[in-house]
Amino acid sequence: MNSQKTSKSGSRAKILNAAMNEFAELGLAGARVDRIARRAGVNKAMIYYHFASKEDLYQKVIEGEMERLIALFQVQIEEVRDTEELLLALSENYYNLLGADSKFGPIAIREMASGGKRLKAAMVNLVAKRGLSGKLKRIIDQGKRDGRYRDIDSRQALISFISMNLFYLVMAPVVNAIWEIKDDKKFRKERPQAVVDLFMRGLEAR
Amino acid sequence: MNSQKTSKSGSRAKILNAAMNEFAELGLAGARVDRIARRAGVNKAMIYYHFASKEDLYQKVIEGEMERLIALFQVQIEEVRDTEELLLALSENYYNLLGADSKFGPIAIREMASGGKRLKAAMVNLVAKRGLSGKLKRIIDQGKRDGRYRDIDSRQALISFISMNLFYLVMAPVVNAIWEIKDDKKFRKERPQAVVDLFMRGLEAR
DNA sequence: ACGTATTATATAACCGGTTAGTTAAACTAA
DNA sequence: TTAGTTTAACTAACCGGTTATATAATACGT
Repeated sequence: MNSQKTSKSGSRAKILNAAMNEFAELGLAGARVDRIARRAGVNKAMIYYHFASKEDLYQKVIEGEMERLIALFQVQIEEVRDTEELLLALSENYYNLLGADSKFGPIAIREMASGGKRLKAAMVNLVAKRGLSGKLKRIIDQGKRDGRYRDIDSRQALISFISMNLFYLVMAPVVNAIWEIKDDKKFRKERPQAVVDLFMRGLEAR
Repeated sequence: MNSQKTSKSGSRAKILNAAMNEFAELGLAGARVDRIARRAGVNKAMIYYHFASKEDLYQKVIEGEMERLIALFQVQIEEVRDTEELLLALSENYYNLLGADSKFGPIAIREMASGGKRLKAAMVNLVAKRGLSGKLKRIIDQGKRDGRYRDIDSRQALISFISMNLFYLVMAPVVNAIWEIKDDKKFRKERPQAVVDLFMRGLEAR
């Protein structure tokens, strides 16, 4: 399916990279094609040589990054191990892959604000069909059957877990200001453990 | 401070309302002043009569809605009652005020993606200085001292609580697709209880 | 009450910079 | 040659903001 990923001088890759930065900073509507060209060190016409339109370029950026991230999570999730350890590894992955200087974070967030159609399409293909989402759910359901976990809706629980991980990444600036979190580096580093801790305790039967 | 909120024919209010819809759907960069005017049923120059610029209009929309929402939450949070009951009421408020057809949700999300400077400024004034954020933290800290709650970082816990409530509102379309949630109305209605349940259990000492 | 000045509200037409997208010609390596 | 790349110059539409002008409401001196 994906054919021409490399042009002779790598201009396509340079464009994709510059575009990701531009879209991350300014969104689809705020991004300027001329500026993407300048950032890529490429003539603007090159963008229309490699991509059909600004919108097309935008979609290609999303697809590419999504594929990359999901592949990374898949590696994590497929290693069999203790549940708590797995959750902690996933939680830390969220922060490593989407925190701070991630370019994809802002893009994904804006997509959500616009209804999330593009992300949804990519997600359903990449996540659901690879069984990524199911695997976590099965772990929780198994724990329920074993009597280790309470009888809760495992989808609600899973969404709570993902929420706790991702939301702070998004809200960090506001949250830090409100609760006067000065050393957010430390706070961020402690967060995966805090999340897994609260989650596991909330899940477990007494 | 707030003077001229009503023009005789209400054109200012009509503009603010139309602008909120436009900004919610398309963001600041994607919004078109001409279209806001058309949606408000008003001549474009009227927008520049009431507001200094598109950017100024955007800020006024945010400030107005923020004030409204925070006032509503303050009423909730100041009623003294059982902690679990309070959390449940807050959780339900999130869904009522920011779910589904809320226009402010998408605006706030996009703000976050752009660094959150505008929201941060408004938040710090409206939330922190009214002591809203502190009140919840104090409740948890008190519980810790009483030995009812575990010795956890109350800020981490609070952020987790807010995360669980707000994130699904944002991610609903994608999440529903991945976990094949067909009746998201029901799922959404059950969410506050699921969130409070997981949170309280995760908090409590054994 | 009355005429008039002042202010608030409203509109149509316009302006100039910006922006996505195009074109035609040129370069380059096999 | 020739197919894939690259460029400068171009264009048509768009868009935030302005201007000139008109009308309705209010204030005010008499």
